[in-house]
Amino acid sequence: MDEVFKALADASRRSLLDRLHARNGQTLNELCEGLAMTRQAVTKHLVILEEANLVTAVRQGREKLHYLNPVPIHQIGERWIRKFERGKLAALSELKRQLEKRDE
Amino acid sequence: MDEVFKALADASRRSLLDRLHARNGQTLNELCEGLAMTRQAVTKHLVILEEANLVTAVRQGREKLHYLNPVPIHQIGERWIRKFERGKLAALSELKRQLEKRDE
DNA sequence: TTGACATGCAACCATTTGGTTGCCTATTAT
DNA sequence: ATAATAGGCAACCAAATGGTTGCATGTCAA
Repeated sequence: MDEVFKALADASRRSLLDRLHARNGQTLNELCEGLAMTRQAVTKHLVILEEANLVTAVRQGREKLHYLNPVPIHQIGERWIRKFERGKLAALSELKRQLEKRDE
Repeated sequence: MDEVFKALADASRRSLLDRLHARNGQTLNELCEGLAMTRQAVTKHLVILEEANLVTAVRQGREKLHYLNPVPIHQIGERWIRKFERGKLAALSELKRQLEKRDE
C-alpha cells in the first residue's frame, strides 16, 4: 500500500501511467519519447512502478513491453478514498462550525 | 494535485489523517500522543497536510485544533482513480493476453 | 505575577530521491 | 559478420525529506 502511494507521489511517474492508460503495452523507448529525462531515469521510474505493481513488464525479444495494472489504484480507491468520503459531509460541517466560532 | 499525492505518500501523515478521521478537531499535542516522533516532527507533517489542503487548523487560545478537509481526497478519487478504473477490464484482459503470448 | 503548558522557529543531520554519465549485454537487420 | 538498436548495470551527484535538538513566544491558571 505504501509503495503504491509513494509511486503515485511523483508527477513523472503519474504521467507514465497516463501514457500507458492512453496506449498500453509500450516499450521503454516509446515511453521515453518527448520526456525531458534520460532513458535511465525513465527506467528507474518504471522499476518503482513495477515494484508497486502498478505496471507489469514483459520482455519480448530485445524490447520490453509495459502494461498498466489498474488493480492497486482501484484498491486505493476502495480502501482509502471511500473511507474518507463517507464522513465527508459531517467533517465539513464541523469544520465550518469551528471556523465560524473562531470569528466570534 | 501534486501536493496532495506527495502529502499522502508518507505513512505517518496518512496515520494523522486516520486519527483526525476517527476524531476531528484534535490539538497538536493530542495528535502527538503515542507516536514515536517528536512534537516538531508532527508539526512538520501537519504543515505539509495543511499546504495540501487536507487539514485546516484553527488557533483557539493557546491550542491549535486540526480539522480534516476531505475535499482533496475526494477530488483525487474523482479525477484520477476513476479514470483508471474505467479502462480496467480492458487493460487487464490485454495484459493477460500478453502474458500468455510470452509463454508460447 | 509567575510558572506551567501549547505551540512556533531555526539550525542541523542522515538518508532517500531523482537524476546524470559511462559502459556493458543482448537481439535484430543488412 | 557486423553494425545498429533496445535495454541493463553501477557509480556518482545535488536536492529534498524526515527527523532531531535547543530555544523563543504566547496563553492560561494558581
